[in-house]
Amino acid sequence: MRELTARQAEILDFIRRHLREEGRPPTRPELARAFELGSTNGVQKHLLALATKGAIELVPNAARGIRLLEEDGLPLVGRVAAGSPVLAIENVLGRYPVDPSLFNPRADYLLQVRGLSMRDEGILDGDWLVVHRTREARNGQLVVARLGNDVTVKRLRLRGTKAELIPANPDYQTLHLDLTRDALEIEGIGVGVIRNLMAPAPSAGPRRVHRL
Amino acid sequence: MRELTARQAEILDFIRRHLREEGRPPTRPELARAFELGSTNGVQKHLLALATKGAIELVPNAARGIRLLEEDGLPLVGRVAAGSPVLAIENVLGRYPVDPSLFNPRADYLLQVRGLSMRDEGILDGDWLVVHRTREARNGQLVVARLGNDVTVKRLRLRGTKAELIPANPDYQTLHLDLTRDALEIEGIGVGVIRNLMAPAPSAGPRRVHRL
DNA sequence: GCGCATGGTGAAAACATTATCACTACCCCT
DNA sequence: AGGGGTAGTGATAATGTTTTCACCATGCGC
Repeated sequence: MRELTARQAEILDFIRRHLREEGRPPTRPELARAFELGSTNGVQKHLLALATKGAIELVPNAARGIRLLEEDGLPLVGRVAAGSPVLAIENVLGRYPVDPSLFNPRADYLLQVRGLSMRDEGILDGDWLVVHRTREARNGQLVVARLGNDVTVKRLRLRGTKAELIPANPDYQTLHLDLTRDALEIEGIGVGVIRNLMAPAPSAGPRRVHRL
Repeated sequence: MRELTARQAEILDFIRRHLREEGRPPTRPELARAFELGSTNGVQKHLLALATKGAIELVPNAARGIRLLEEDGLPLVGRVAAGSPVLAIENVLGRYPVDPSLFNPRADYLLQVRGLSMRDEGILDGDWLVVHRTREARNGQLVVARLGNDVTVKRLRLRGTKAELIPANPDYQTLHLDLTRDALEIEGIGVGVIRNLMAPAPSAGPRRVHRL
């Protein structure tokens, strides 16, 4: 999908909103009114531009025949390949119909959690961590952090120039960072957890986490 | 919403499907074709019936002006009042946009979990248990069970005529039932868990579950 | 046997909507 | 200086869609 102009993005946004609030796409006259255009042809041109750029599909001879071509659902990110951006295509296992507005701040993607480092906060192997994408995190938040080539989920503690990444499992080590020397790259903050109880855990058998 | 006839339910279902698959409501001719009716007026009558029964709203003079009036989202059930059905209105805290098809079998409602009886399976106080409504459960499944006037979440173990409801926390007791004498009423099985990390736990403070 | 809701056909008028033509203007790039 | 994408107005033909008319048939309760 080629880059949209500011005007085109405005119009696409209006179509999205109309669809959500009215339950049907807008007509060309409705769009013209909304943008105070005197001619429906101005709208038609924009729609054709949006269609050739792949943002929408125009159904011929059908009233309100505007279809959004956006991928829906949030991407589920699996193991993050070394050095690649979290949302790189090779890391995305699929898209799932999770409503971003169910969480606060808004959910941007899902991260499949590996290991039991957050077990005592009820985040288990295979769980989906719901992540809000941001570069900044506050003291005490659950963060998705990049350490070298790896991505980990831990709780963040900030004390002046020092930072700690604290697991919720005594079997795992707290990571101590000196922000004057080490780079702490935040990929996002955890805003929720989703677990599918009937999907078998990736390892094997029913996932029963017995206390040791 | 008054009861629908079989024919009306069929048509409502088609509208739902058309909306999901095409992204816009059907027109009357489209409905007539789908049901092999020779006249759009047959459709119009059905739509008027659906509208007076409160299933849809008809927007006058608008192409495809059919709006579904169904409540969307799954109901979140809070504390279950003694003796009342789980989904009774007084137990429902609200509706949330959770896609039922994200879970398997299909999700029917959300149950706000109280207490830490399933802590070691990563189900914490305040978590939403995603429940599939059924009266039958198999050995080993996580069940929502009614015991007298209370509703609890436990893992079910069936051994012949005996049944056990097993918590995942050594501080709680396993319930032993004799199916020849005690009634075991299953309200549903747990198919998923959803946790909102940024909503403060109902009790107080950040929900950190320290091991004892 | 009557009224009433349901489930239809057939047709036509009125209106909503799409599609296309001609023309203008601005900006950016080569 | 010219070509191409963007952003418009104005108008009209063709088609899609809603709405309403008249009429018929069945099943149900009373």
